[in-house]
Amino acid sequence: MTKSATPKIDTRTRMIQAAFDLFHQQGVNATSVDEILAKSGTGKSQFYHYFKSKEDLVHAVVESFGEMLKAQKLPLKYEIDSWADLEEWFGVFVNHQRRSGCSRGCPMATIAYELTGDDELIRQDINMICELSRKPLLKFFVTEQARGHLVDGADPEALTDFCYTIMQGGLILSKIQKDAAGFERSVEHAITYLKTLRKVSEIDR
Amino acid sequence: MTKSATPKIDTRTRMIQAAFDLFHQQGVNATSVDEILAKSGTGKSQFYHYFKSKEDLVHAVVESFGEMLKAQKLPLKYEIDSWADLEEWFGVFVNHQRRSGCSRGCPMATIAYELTGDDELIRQDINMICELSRKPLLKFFVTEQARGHLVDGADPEALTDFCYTIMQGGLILSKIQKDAAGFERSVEHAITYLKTLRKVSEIDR
DNA sequence: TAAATAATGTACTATATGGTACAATAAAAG
DNA sequence: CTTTTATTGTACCATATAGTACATTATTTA
Repeated sequence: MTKSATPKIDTRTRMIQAAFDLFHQQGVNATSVDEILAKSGTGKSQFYHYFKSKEDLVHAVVESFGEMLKAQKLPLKYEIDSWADLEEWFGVFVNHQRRSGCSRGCPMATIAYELTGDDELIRQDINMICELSRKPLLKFFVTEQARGHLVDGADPEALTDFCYTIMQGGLILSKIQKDAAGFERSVEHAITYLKTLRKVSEIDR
Repeated sequence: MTKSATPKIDTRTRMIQAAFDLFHQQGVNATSVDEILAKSGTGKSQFYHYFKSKEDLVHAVVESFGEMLKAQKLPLKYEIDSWADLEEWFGVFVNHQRRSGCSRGCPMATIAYELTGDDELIRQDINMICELSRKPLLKFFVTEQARGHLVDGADPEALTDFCYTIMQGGLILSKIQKDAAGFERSVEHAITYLKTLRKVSEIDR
């Protein structure tokens, strides 16, 4: 009976996925619910069955992104156990921009830039996502510090901020420039700097 | 006719200013032309007298921002002649975020995130603005290099990218976090790093 | 099986929005 | 002074869009 070959994705999820893509591509306000319905192959009654409004859907999209992050379903570097891993964490973003023609930025930043000014709830949601994304970085720097691999006075939080800032800035820069070269150069400098924060005894690790 | 004597700002400019503010605050697509008219105290016939469409207005807003930059009418650091000036260049952004409650990000990035994916013309406009903004940075690093004040192999372009990336990333980060602390910490790291790129003989300058 | 609940299809509505038509007035040019 | 040209006011239109109403068909549950 059930076509296990085609596990039917439930309607709600399909709508969220379609919305996510469209939001990421053209923004929230430029995306109509009809467009989302067309892309997800669903109808209006289903939409308002699962979501009480478009705003509610935006919330669901952000929440869903958080779940994806937690479940490590997104093509990101989740485990940073070495400085090489840290480089790879950056590299994933740079390569993604390159492969995708730099036409998009961070999906959450897209929503943040559009809605965060007026909608404090969405801002908090996205801030949560932001913290989730920072977790692997923070964990790495905390661990390195605990192992005595960082120079004295290094603050894991601040280092995490630094990495995240470079990543976010690089995404928007490469989108504006339609070229990931500047992003990559920034990352190279960031990495160079971060490596200077290792304890001397760790440099050859 | 000379405008400098006339205190009355002309209609077109008022519309552009109102649009700029609203776009910056709530985005382009969330701003209706009626809203712009209300804020600028103008009428619809005037709008379509000066602009052929809303899209045309967006273009004018970006262009106007470029003119403001060139005329140094915006509260930014335009002349970077020392490392202290470079710190101030960052500081202006951090302080602005702090004072404004971090409710907004970069006005051009706001437009970029909304429209750049679909509208290549706007992307190019904003990319121009981006280059204008980078000019003081680039000039500084080029000059420093020419004076032999930078370590060998330092690339002014790459350093400019690095600074600009931190600035853009910091703006979005502080907007999402509604707090400029992370932005500031990132900037501190960036400055620390940049100073390591001075020739040893210049460090006490 | 029967009742209740979830899910979906079709048609519709109210309104906001970008844009127009066109006349009227102010200003410049000749 | 007269004729253009630039500017502004009022009224309007077509359409896109978020959201409803309501009937119908699955799917559970009792």
